[in-house]
Amino acid sequence: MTAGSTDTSFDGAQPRPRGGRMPRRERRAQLLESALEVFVAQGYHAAAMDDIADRAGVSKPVLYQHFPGKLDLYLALLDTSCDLIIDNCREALASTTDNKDRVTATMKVFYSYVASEEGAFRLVFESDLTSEPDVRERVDRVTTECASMIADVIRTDTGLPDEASELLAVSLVGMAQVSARFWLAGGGEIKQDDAAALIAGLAWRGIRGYPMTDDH
Amino acid sequence: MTAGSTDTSFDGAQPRPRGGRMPRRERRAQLLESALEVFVAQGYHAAAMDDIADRAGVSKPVLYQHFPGKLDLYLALLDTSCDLIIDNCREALASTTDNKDRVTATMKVFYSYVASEEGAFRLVFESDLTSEPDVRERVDRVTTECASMIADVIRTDTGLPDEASELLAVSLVGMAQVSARFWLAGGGEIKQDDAAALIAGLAWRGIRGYPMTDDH
DNA sequence: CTGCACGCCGATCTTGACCTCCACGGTGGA
DNA sequence: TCCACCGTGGAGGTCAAGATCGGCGTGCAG
Repeated sequence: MTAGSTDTSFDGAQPRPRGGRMPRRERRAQLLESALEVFVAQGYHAAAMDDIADRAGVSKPVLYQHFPGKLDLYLALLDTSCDLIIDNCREALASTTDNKDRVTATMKVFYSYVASEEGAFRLVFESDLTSEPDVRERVDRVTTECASMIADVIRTDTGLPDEASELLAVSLVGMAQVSARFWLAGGGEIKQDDAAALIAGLAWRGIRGYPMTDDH
Repeated sequence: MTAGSTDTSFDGAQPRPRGGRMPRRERRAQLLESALEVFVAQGYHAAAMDDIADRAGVSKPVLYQHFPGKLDLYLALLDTSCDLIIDNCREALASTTDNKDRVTATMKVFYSYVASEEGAFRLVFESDLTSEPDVRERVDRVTTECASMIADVIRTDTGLPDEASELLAVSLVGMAQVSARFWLAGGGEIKQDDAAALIAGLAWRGIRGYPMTDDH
């Protein structure tokens, strides 16, 4: 039992060369990148600060010279990821005025986000720190904000009550989230754009038939 | 700072009277019930074995005389909850041959499950132990199994390829999961049956338009 | 050449949670 | 009424992981 990190039978990522020193700003960026990789691969609890430090090729004190604690580090990454998907969703909704295209564009955005190399979406959709209120608030905010923006469109174009519009919008977001995650886990039997288009079709067929649809 | 249990500013559940002894089978059931309450309220990591024992009105050794460890206890509860929703889903799908009714019945089942007093759905949909493979496997299995049963219906009635059917089915499951959770968090502004019916309508409108629908 | 500042590392402390050992009290039989 | 028995309870061990302190090497100003 030497200094070997937790033998999780994973350890697919060997540490960096542990070479020389580095400007402070650059080191911080590298630490963030390493932390993201470790958190994504192992989750919050299973990820040890030692793992992150090793992954970055530095020792633990250096990590604590850049971030006050584990939670702060996690929240920094989580905020980045949450802001990214919310902004992308907003842009997709604003990219057109045709609702069918809106659905398609938004669905594509979700699939792109989930398929992005870094896997940052796991921090949001598969977080294992939901008992922490700070985390819970941010995770919920992703679904809530996205749904709220979608609900505005639904309410405007259908005249449905607020609560119903919100619930429908949350359903569409849930459809995107869950299907995209399982599409990714499935191993790419369907091309990303085809999958997004398929689910966008499902969503659009579902939502278009509601009262006062004057889209054409 | 005496022996007070973790001051989580929660502690909404006072322990049981700590009274006399009890038949073994009954004690076990009570321990499971107490453990479920604590896990649901605090999550796996934040829940301490002391909390569960206190909640049941017994001391820690008794808890260990009934369950080998914390993880086993959690998995027992998780299995019960997973089996329940999968079985309910299967029954709902088999309850009729009309696909529109199938969608409605299945959606109602999801909402009933989420709305059930015990809150056991949190073990499945909001678990904070997804880094554990045993847990991950069970949680994923809920979505996968439900989706698989739904996909059979879709494939049979539409002639879509397997992968597309699975993805569509997963989308419907995700819609149900996420919308039901946020409906519950919303605080009952919409009645349960109305919410389920609304989302069932969305799902049915979405899915009914696919090729080779010979339902009438 | 020498002193200094800076970033880095090995080794350590502490906390907290899971998991067992010595005393107590109620129960059935002689 | 006395005694053996068994389940209960509080106090403690162990260990992993987050968080930290004295020393080292390098490069530069004087």
